[in-house]
Amino acid sequence: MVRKLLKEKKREEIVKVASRLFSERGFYNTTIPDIAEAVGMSVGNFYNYFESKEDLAKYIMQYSSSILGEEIRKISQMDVSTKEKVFLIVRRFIEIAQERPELIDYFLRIFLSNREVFSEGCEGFLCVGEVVTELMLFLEEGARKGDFRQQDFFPAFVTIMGPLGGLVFLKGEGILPKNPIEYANEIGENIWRALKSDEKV
Amino acid sequence: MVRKLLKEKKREEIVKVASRLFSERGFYNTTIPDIAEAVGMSVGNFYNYFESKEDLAKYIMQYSSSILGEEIRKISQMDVSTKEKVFLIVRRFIEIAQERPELIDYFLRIFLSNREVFSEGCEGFLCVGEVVTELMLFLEEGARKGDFRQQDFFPAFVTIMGPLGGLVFLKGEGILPKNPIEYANEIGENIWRALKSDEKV
Amino acid sequence: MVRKLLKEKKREEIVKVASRLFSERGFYNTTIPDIAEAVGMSVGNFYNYFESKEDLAKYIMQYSSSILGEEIRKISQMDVSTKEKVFLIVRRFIEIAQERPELIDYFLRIFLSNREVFSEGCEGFLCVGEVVTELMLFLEEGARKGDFRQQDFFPAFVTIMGPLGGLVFLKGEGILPKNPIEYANEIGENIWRALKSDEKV
Amino acid sequence: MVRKLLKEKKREEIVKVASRLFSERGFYNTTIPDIAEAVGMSVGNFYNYFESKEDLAKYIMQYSSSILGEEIRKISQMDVSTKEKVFLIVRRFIEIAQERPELIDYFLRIFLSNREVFSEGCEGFLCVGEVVTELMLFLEEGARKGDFRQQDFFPAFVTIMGPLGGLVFLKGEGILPKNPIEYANEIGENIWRALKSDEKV
DNA sequence: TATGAATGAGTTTTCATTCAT
DNA sequence: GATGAATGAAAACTCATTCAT
Repeated sequence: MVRKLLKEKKREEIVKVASRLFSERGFYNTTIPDIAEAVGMSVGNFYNYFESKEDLAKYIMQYSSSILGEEIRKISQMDVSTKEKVFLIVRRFIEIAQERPELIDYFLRIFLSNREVFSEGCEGFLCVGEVVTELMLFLEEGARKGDFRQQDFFPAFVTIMGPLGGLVFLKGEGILPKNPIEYANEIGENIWRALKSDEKV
Repeated sequence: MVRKLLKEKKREEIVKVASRLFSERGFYNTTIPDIAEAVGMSVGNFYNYFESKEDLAKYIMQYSSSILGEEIRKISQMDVSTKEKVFLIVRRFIEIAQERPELIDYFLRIFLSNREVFSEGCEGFLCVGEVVTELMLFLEEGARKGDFRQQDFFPAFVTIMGPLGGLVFLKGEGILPKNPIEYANEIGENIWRALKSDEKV
Repeated sequence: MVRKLLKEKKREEIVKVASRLFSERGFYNTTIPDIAEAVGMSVGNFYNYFESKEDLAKYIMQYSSSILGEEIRKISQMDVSTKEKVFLIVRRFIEIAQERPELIDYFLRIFLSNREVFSEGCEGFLCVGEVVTELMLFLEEGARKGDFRQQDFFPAFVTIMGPLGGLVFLKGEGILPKNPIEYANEIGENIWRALKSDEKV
Repeated sequence: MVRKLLKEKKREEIVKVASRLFSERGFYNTTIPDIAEAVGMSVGNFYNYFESKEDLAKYIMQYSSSILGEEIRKISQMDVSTKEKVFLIVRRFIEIAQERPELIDYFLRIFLSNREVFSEGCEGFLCVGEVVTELMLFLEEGARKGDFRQQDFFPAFVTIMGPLGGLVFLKGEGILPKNPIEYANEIGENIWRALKSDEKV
């Protein structure tokens, strides 16, 4: 019992350290010894927790996705207007990118660009399922209420996630002149205008 | 003279093959022998054309960016409405992603995710300078004409490039149910609505 | 007392499982965790019963040899003709190879081919002493009685054990078209003819 | 042209060194760096000649088998009596075991005992095909001439190869009191008596 | 006795780059 | 310019053994 829990704790620790290293240096420039050292464990012991480097990468992806998905769901279920929710999602996404940059950066850097790592058992959307699911529900509800124009899921999806990902990317590049959160309102406004139905303000 | 030209031709050939391989397999999963073989030259000879693998990667990045920038500039200078231009840019971007997928995929996969490769001499925006410059000019002109709302460059930039990058990503994942070009209008509409000033239709 | 016995029981259990695994997968492809798991004990506990992997290997060798030696002795002491004994030994050897394949396979695969494992304390014939001793006695008695031609021990030894080992090897390769026991008579006949003195039939 | 030949020469060199090391130390106790160093080349370069350690092992097996098969064929085609041929094969086998011990030892130690290495593409008899084929032809011809008793191939095969393998094994164990060749006649006699038809002397 | 997490040296294999030809 | 064999550092992963509990 206790052992199981301890093992789970250790896994989380590895995940935290590794997602940071991966998003800082890239997947292929982070070695298992790097991770082990940063966690303070031996290389061999690492393999008691994850079967392989790929296994770890997939686990992190799903872990990140479930956290992000959870955040979106929380907002989605609030008792506020759809417009308000759009702004909240944008703001929350940017906050997380600052509080736990590895979560989002990992997605951008590792998942987006090292797809070969995720083949088999965690391809494409499977890996980020929770984020997608929650956004889909949010978009559908907004459309049902008449707040969003009727449109295909995919254009709407990229209209939300694209600008957010882009902003985080620019943040990572270190070229944003202001604190990212200061762009939250403008981006929220853009996304809302992009999706809202014509009657809405 | 002639030699210079021949050398340039060979470089282009390498660039074409390499950008395809890089975007198919990822930067770290494409070896110099792979590239040399695909081009039909020897490994040693490759190094007569590019100093290193990184050197090649940077060159490709700038090459792609100059082509994309050129396409944006062409549209930007057309004698059509700003709204029309937004739709044209979206459409052209998606077309290029289909005609020469390596150009866009390379950007998404290699640049976005393997930033460590591009440090020194080609950091961040430097590498994609032309696309950024052209979009900046386009946005400024649109705002000056009163077609776009006044806003910071960066939110506007990600509002255009984010959805486009996102769509290409989804295309790469093979999960789009329709041909990407069929989403062009919806995405163009979203972007236009996101950016246009209130008087515009 | 009781403790000693329990310990011996557990050792036998380990020996049984390990000899099977070793002969199935080879010495170097069988890990201590593999053995421990198959026995249903922990890795650490394994080391309460055997000092090392090599220690275990040597123990198994001697264990197998003592069982085989015992079988030969039984036959050797029967009240039947020398010719009959040759046929019985052949038959018994093949039977054991079928009933307890690990015993013989272990000898063929592990001892024959991983001699380096057995250096120090169990070299060569020391390890298989009992089989050798019993065969030596059997051959001497046969010669004394005038049933076998007079000859050096070693040629005679390999003339008996060689074909038997060869047959088991072929069985392990899965290429024998018939059940091994069906070759017993032919092989017995060959061995008997090879060794018998000229007066015998 | 020349390059191809040089490459083949180097492969042979590797094969010679590696088969010696393998048969001295065992397959799993010989590392690629060991082999590379003994050949006088770098580790990386080794992989320009063989795809993997297994690949090398299989190659050596077939190489050895073709040499042994060739020797058997030479004797098989001589214009001497079948009895004489049996004695010549025994003698030649023992000679080779002394002149080029790695050839035979390799078979005994590596092939016999590390079968897992040879799975896929070189299983069992496939790998030693030439020896088997030549012996089969020899046995058939002898039976046709009426020199050998009629019997199944497999018992006859192990009756020849078993004692020979056994002798080499004992030689490797360092326990033979005499030079192996001195046992040639006795073993030849045993094998001949084992197989010959009753009319023969 | 029993457990299994922890260790770390050791293994195979890869690959950017060089350089003699 | 062109070739491809050669280099060697570095990577992922393994596993016998130990030891705190």
